[in-house]
Amino acid sequence: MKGEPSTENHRQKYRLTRQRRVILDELRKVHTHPSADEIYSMVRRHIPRISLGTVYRNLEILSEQGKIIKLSGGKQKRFDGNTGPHYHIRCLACDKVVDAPIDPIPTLNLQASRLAGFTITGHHIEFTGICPDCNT
Amino acid sequence: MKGEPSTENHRQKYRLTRQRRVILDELRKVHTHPSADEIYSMVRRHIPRISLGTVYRNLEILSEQGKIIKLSGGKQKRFDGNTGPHYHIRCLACDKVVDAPIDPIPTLNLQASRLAGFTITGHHIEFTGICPDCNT
DNA sequence: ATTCATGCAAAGGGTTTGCAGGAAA
DNA sequence: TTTCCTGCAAACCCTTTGCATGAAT
Repeated sequence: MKGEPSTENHRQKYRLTRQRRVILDELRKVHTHPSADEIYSMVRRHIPRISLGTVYRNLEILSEQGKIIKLSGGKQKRFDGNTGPHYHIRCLACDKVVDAPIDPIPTLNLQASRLAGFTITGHHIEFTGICPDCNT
Repeated sequence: MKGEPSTENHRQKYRLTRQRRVILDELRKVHTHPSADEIYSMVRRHIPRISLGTVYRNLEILSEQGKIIKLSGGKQKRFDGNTGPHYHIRCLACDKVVDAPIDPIPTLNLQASRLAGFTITGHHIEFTGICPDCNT
């Protein structure tokens, strides 16, 4: 995961393969924040011979390109095709992730950078709770 | 077949072993949000024959008891002996975690629960950025 | 033709677990 | 004595990677 340091036009680094395109398409049409193996299943309906390694490699590349978001909450990573600013709620019982119904708070980054010494590039809020399905 | 008085105190479930006590003590005296293997090193200075498995088991129990917080950001989990409400900043370059210098926002949980259907139990904010050490 | 990506399978690495002996209560 | 805990090591599981082949440009 290295950047391109030069000022010239960077060579084309990424190709648009069928595998990469289908992975991105599938991710964009669901709102379920699937894990890599769930994406593997989804994509295999279109490309039965795709390998799990290819799925992982493409998820890495797509998130490097900023086309998807990688969520590192539980034991498996989850992925989100919605790259607009928004927050999440995670169910403590079943690990499901849904979008949180609150507006982004753009002022937070500035506040955090004030005395931290860090260069702040972003933030994410994750709520925890119990989802309707688990809330028997 | 002695009767079990249903109103009695439930049996003691957790013992205070030396290993558990030292792990908690070590975690409370640093502000570095160490990973399990870092805690393993810290604790081995006091209990050289402790095993890494014991460290993992106790970290799990302590976080179940609410005595420590488990942070699930990067590829390794990190642990925090400060259970008061506060947020974190994570360095994208070295994965270091420090406390964020902003006040907790207690109203967030209510906002999030309004139309989510979830029972919201808490939230956490993680800022991302580059720490002073990595910001050469 | 060049260079990047794929499929397959094996390796990696953090975390969990089975077991027999040990120690809190 | 009872029940929980420990150390050790193996198992687990998600993820990454090496290699030869295949495909995008």
